[in-house]
Order: sequence, then C-alpha cells, then structure tokens
Amino acid sequence: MLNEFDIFIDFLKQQNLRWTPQRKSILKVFLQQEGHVPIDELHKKIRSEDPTIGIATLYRTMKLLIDAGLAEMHTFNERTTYERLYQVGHHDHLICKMCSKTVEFEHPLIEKYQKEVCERHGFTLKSHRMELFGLCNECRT
Amino acid sequence: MLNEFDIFIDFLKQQNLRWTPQRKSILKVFLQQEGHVPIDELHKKIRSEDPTIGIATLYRTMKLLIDAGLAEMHTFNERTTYERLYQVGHHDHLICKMCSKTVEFEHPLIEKYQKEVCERHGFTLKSHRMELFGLCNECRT
DNA sequence: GTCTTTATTGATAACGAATCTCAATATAGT
DNA sequence: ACTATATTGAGATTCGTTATCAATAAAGAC
Repeated sequence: MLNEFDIFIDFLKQQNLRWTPQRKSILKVFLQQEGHVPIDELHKKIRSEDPTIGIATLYRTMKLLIDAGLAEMHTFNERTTYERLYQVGHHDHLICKMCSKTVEFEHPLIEKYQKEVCERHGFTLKSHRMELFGLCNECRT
Repeated sequence: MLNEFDIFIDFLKQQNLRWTPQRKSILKVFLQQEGHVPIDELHKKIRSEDPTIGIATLYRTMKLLIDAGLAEMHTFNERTTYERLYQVGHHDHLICKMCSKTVEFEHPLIEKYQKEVCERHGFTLKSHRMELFGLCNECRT
C-alpha cells in the first residue's frame, strides 16, 4: 500500500514537478494534523519545523496536495480549512451553527441517491459536498 | 399568502429596522432575477433603476434578505451568487465542473436521511448545503 | 405638521485572504 | 559538473467584502 509520500512524489513526477525539502516538510506536518486545519495554524506549525518557509509556498503546496488527492479544502463559516483525504475515507460534515463543532459521517444510501440524481440529468458524478447545519446538544439549550 | 415585500417589511419592523426606498428597489430588482445572480450583475441592474445606490447598501441589504429568509448565498467555483429562496422551494444543485452549468433538483429521500443522521448525532437540523459536481453531457466528450 | 431619536445612506478607506512578481536558488536528468 | 527549468521567499498586488463617518431620512410622539 502506497503511503502519502509515495503518492505525492509520483504525482509530482507525472506533472514534471519537483520533490523539494519544503514540499516534504509541508506534507509531513500536514499529515500530523487531525480534522480541519486553517492555513495559518498550518503555517505556524510548519515554521516551527522550518522557519524559512513562506506563506506563498504553503498555499502553492496545499493546492498541489489537493490535486494529488491527498487533501480537501472546506469553507465552513467563512473560514477556509484543509483536511486529509487519503486513507481517511470519504465523509460528509455536520456542523453546529453556534459553536462550529463538526461531526463527520457517511451514509451509503445518500451517496447512492446522489449518483442516481446525477445520471437522471445526464451528468457523471465526480465529487460532492454535503454539509448539514444544525444545533448540537449543548447549543440547543 | 404573504408576498416577499410584506415579509421583508414585517422582518424589518421586528428588528427595529426601516423600510427605505433603497431596500425597496433592491428587493424589487432581486425578485425579477432568476437563478444565481452575482452581486455585480445585481448592482448594474439596480443602478439602472436608481443610479445612486451604493455597493455597500447592496451588500447590507442582501444580508438582510438572507436573514429574512428571502435569499440564499452560494459560492460555486469561487464566485458568490445570490438566489431567491421564498416561494421557490428548496432545492440542491448539480454543477458541471467544466462549464459551470447548474441543474436544480430535490430528493425527498436524501432529505429524510439527512434528518436521520442529524438526530443520531444529537443535532437539530436547521439547513443544509448539498452540491454534486460532475461532468454534463456536452463536457464529457 | 413639527420634533426627536436613531437607523440608513453613499463615498471612500480599510481589511484580509489569496495570488502574482521576480530575482535568486535548487532540482533532476545528462 | 552542466544545463534547463521548476521552485522559492519576500513583498507587492489584487479584489471581494466591511468598516467608518458625517449627512440624511424614517417613524413614532405630540
């Protein structure tokens, strides 16, 4: 089973891009994160590993990780975050409108019906985004 | 059956806000639109009706329309658009990754399972966002 | 109608996330 | 080593959206 580093290196080679220390550091730190990480938090952690890495490189690399299928970008409540994708399994999100607590879930039947809907309209489904917004136990009061 | 003007006027009164000519113009033009309208397009159309209305007022009013349940904001492909909500019925979106063509749909079973998932996690579902991304007939080639 | 309180307005400044620029540097294949 | 070219970081730049603020205008009281 290929790990994320192999996948990224292969991806770069395919695209005629290069495997650099910066990209290695960013991927390494990114893989240590759990859940949804905002870019500035990621930047802080990466700088403690290699203080010279600039924000532009981080943005550029995150875009590559997304293209390589290793990361996913979200924007809940106006805040952009990144999340691991590979070997984590697809899932959707349930977000509390008050406290932003998020729960991950997956539902095979929903996925099935999504595909059905697409085909009925002549589309080939490539990906989807489903976010449920509600109030959690604590916030409902 | 209340129309959108009544609803908005009531909403404003409840919030101790005022019914102004600008808000009236914006609502009027907004209701004439179909589908997803970007803010600058809306601004152009509103200025042809009342050339003095500023962009800030437009943003402010759109926010109010959202709070009043009359409009909904989307961001597909990095572009923010507004869409009518009231008396249009809830629906989700199917978007072509290539040409951005969008199809609206609704699926009662998906909605049912969404509610189920929420309750299973102790959430009360308030709203959701579901977007399916794929390739349409023309773009699939 | 007049008065008073306070919300609203438009112009413009400010903001901030993300991107672009560019000269210096590093990579990978030969 | 050598070469072609991808990559980098710093800072400038962009652009959608918000904040500021003095002038104006609603809406209710009388």
